[in-house]
Amino acid sequence: MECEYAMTVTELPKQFDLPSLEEEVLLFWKKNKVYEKVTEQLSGQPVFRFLDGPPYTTGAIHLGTAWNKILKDMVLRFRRMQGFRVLDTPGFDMHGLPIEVHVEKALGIKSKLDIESKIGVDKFIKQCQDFALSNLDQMTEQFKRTGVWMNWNRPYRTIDNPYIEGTWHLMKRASERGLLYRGLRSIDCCVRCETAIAKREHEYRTVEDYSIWVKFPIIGKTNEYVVIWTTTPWTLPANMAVMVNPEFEYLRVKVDKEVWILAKGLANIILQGLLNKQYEVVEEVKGTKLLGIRYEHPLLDEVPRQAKFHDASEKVHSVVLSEEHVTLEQGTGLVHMAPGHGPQDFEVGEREEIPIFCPVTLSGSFSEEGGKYAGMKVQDANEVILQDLRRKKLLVHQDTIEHEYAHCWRCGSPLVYLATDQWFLRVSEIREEIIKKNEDVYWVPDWAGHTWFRNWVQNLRDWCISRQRYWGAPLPIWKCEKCEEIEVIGSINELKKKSGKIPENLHRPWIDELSWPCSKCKDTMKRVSDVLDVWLDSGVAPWASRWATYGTTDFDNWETADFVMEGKDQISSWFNTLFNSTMLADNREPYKSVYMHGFTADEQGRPMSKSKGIGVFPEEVVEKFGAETLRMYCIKSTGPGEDMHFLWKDVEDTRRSLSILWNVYVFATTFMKAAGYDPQAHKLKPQSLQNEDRWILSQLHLLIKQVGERLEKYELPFIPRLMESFIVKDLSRWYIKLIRPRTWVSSQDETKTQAFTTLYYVLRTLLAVLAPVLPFQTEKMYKALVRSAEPDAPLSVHMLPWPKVNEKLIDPERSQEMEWVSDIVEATQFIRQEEGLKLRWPCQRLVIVPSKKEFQLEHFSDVVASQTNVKTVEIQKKAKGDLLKNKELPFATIYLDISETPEIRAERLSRDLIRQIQATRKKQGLHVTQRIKLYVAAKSLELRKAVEMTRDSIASKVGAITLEVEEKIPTVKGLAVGKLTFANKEVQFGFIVQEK
RNA sequence: GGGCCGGUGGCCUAGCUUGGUAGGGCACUCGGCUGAUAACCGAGAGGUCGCGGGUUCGAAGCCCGUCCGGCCCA
Repeated sequence: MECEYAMTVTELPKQFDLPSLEEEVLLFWKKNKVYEKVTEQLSGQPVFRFLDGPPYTTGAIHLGTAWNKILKDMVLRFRRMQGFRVLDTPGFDMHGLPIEVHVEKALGIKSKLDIESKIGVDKFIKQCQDFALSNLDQMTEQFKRTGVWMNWNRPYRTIDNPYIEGTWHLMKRASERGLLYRGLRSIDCCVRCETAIAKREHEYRTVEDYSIWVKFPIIGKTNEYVVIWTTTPWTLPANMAVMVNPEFEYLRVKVDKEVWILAKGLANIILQGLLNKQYEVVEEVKGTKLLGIRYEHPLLDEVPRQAKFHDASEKVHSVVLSEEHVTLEQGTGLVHMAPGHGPQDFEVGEREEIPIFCPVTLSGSFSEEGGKYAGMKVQDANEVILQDLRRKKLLVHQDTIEHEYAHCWRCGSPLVYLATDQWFLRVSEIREEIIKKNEDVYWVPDWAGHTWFRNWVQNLRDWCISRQRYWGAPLPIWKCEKCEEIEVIGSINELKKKSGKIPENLHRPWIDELSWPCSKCKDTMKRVSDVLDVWLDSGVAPWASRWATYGTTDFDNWETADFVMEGKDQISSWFNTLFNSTMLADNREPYKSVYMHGFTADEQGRPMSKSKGIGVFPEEVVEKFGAETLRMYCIKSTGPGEDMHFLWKDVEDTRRSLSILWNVYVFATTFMKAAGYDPQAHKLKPQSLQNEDRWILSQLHLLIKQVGERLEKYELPFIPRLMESFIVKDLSRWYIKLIRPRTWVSSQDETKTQAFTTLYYVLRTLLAVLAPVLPFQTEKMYKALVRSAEPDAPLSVHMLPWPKVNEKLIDPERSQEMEWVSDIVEATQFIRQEEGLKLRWPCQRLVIVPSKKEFQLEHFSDVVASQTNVKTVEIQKKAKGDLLKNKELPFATIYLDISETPEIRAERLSRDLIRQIQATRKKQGLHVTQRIKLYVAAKSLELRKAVEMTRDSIASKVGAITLEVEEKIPTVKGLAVGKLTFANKEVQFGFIVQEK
């Protein structure tokens, strides 16, 4: 049956259970396709280009990931409300070693050899893909649960063919511009994973290692040696020189029958402390004097290749100078240098034109060039080498040392440094251009971009983009097996033209099968078997993601992102690889605005770490406090660029303030419904409203204004702080307190409807303001408050436009006056407390003596009266009268008249009595609308008289239809009784419910 | 070794750009309120603004140095 009554609001339930409320709202969104409708509503609108930094699909999301997406979601929701068609394609980073390692573990295999021979690359890739995809699903569900609205149906995935094509696009562009090259580089390698490991993937562990001192015989001298120290015996076969610091003093010392050369600052420690040997200083020389001394390689017989090097260059097996890499912290002051096995050695080697010799393969075994050690794993060779040195009497001393050493972050194997063939992007060439373009990028916080990122770019080196693995975008480079001719492929079409066919899946091993005749020598072009660095995957997102967003692989037409947001680790990663990629490809910057947030730290302030098991799971917070609390907490708790210090206590506090918000809406819906208030029947006319109503409107529009300003500047954490202050301070603590008497069911106040109309307007508008931060609660409240009363209102709160600021309603003078009022009320309460006068007890008058010219009380003197509970408020130049207690304020001094007349005394009693009766009513479970028959009794005649004086007021306030005042409470069946003490005398009361 | 950030009462933090009585929240003590109510409000106490210099009439803020913590790089 159609309801013909006026429309009104629906009462919200009193209990505040966020998790179940959220489930309900999620269901509502799903059933009604709300996200889809909102998106549809915005088609044809101006675009807001957001680019999502893809999280890695290695498992469940952690708190930092949730924080990141929540912040993003808030911005996107704002932009949608502002009328932008938001590009909200989420991304997932799905290639890379961590997934390979996981699959290897699952398959119970340990090396690349196992992948190729036992499992088969095709099966291995399939497993990687399945694993990544199932993680993607899980993460998507988690993001959805936190209320993040993105286009989850069409995320960009780095493993899709068109996306891989996007990486090729960059390679082609870079190669065309001469920014791609092949080079020999000393790379940190995991010999277990058989691949280069980036610096950021290093995990330092304290390990026990060799600590050996070795002497190299100096050529042309008898029994004279340079003494070096190392922790890696296996690098000695590749020794090419010895470094000394030109600034240090060195000693030639006589030990036994030999002469040793070592640093002055370390000689005694080594000779006496370590070896317990007598020695005699023969000569003291500066480091520079040692330059050019040639020595015989200690393993010359074992590694024949070294003889050729020795003969080829004077520099080989000689002392060279290095200020930066030789210290006196440990060792001998003479540093063993193997350019094939160390980045610093490599650097000096290149500078000194010493050949880079690396007799070790990626699998960690010595190659044929390793001579005697060929075929041995480096770890196994250590002992053999030590034995050889001992036999040749070149080992001075052997010990062990505990030190930090880099390990593979996933499998934990110690890393080795090897000079290997790799592919590079010549980023160093575009460095200055990046710095220049970055100046126009808007960063929050500013220092993230214009100090930190700038400094980072300043030191940019060429980007090594090749990896000797399987699960990655294949390097689109084909090489002639014979003449080494190179071809870089930039698209699937190009590849098709060359090879005549395209595999269904562009990954290895299928892509490896494509070949064609070399254009130069007609031999076979085969793909370089490497895959690309995963950071290149995400770096090409500006265009590669277009396939997910627009279904196009037109990679030339990408647009600069309006906004990106990631954590501070991305300064050296995504923020950087994006910039590198777009500059390499098109010489353009990738983004206009960036927001950078920090890391998450636990209760103790330790950085959360999955591998160390330190951390809080977002789902745990969601279960206990709701996603809404998590959102609010995440956004407001931490300033831009700073680390979040997660504290459960603070999460709890956040929930508390959300429950205040909830209570406001419960209050409003309860009383509007009770009054049958129909918002559609009452238009808001600000001019005719009460002063307090106009004040809250002013505060509301100030809020809208400030939130809008903060948003435009991406000063995100300040936004919920503004909201909270409005909700708790202005709305709940003040405005609702003020209007409460006007809204009572029994209130006949003619301004009651005005109060509701104002409140309704404020709450309705506030819902839109809060929606981006609190999408769940606001949806539920919108349904109860707005949708029930306005059937034509949009289906969802998220379909509302962002509220327009009405500057006319913002009234700074009124705001200022209200602040004075609130100070006066506080000060009065202070006096009352001092004098033992409950606020419930009325006082005769309050005198305000202004001390500041600007002070005025034009609008709110009745507010002062009601909130201080005084009969009159007077503003005077000087306070006159007895029994005045004062307190000084910065703008005025206030005086409270604390005298007690019989009338006031009677009122005070009545107030106490009413309060007790109400409490008893409540305890009895009476509803507001139930009426009672009331009996009040006191032995004191004076008190009975006092009750009589205020009987009407008492009766109406407690809903009594009869009130009898006696000496004793009569005996009545079912009487609920209570009592109180007033002025040391007892007053009793009792009541029974009046049945209808 | 270099770069960046942070260091404010017992705890979490605002303020720092553009110097002038250090603000809020939690906890604590006392009090109040009670038709939003297993909620709420007020008052009180509590601060060498990491430390040391400098600039200034005046420094949490600006400059220099230093210590501690975090991150990144080498």
